[in-house]
Amino acid sequence: MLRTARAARSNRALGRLRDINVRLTITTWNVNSVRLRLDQVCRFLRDVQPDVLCLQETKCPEDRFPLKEWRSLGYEAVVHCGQKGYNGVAILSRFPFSATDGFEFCERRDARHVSVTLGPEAGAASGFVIHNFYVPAGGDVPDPDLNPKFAHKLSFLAEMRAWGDRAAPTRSPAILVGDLNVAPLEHDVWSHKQLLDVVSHTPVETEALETLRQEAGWIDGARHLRPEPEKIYTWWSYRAADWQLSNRGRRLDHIWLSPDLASTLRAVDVARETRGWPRPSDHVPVTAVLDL
DNA sequence: ATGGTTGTCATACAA
Repeated sequence: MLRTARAARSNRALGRLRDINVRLTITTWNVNSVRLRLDQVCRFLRDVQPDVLCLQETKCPEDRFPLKEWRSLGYEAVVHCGQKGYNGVAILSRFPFSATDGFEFCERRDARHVSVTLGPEAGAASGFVIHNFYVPAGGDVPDPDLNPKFAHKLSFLAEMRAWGDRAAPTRSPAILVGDLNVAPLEHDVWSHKQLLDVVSHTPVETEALETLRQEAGWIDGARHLRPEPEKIYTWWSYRAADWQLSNRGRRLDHIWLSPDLASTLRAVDVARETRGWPRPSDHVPVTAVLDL
């Protein structure tokens, strides 16, 4: 495995010298407990071998994060911002990081953001930034006056907007991924009409997310290649008797690109099959392929 | 209209 990673790096270095394309694949996945889902994550890494894997909801303290398993699969650069029982974001990479950073939102210590800067091995001359977000789910009642969790979600989105003005694709190339817990477009949910009053698809959330994305200049990777009215879902509730049959999904997991990366995007794949694996996460991996 | 499931931690709460 180690040899494979080293060979891949050397091929990419050669690619840069010869001025031919360098392929970068990046995956985002809300795993809903990394320890409970360790087998599934390793299976995915062996099958797909993304260069970078961004995880959300690790629900795992720092000292119990399974570093050895990632290393044995070729992911030697790892950052984990963990929290006991809740939240938690991590980035695993075949390429070294040249920097890591994490922001605090809403004056809480919640582990909901982590970022890294990849070096030139990853294909960009000066390296580029990857932001990994876990936006609060927001509870059940879509009213900030009645539901503090929904108020927290709206505050978090407002802070993301302010943060984006300063930090985002202005320092391009950059990628923002994560479980943003909002399905912004009509065809990001199984029924636009029936979900207008359901947290994740209410107008106040979808407008907030679209506004902050557009203001900061991010490209919605999945919709760049697969525009509406194609339905795209990345999450299916555990509560459905048969998730596949009812297919009441939502697109909550996103990959955003700085504008200079839009023309390099070759594919965005939703690994729906993992939802059918034993003991699945309710979210599935979303992978972007870029030819840099 | 209602309840449906999963995970963590300890039997309530977040998603």
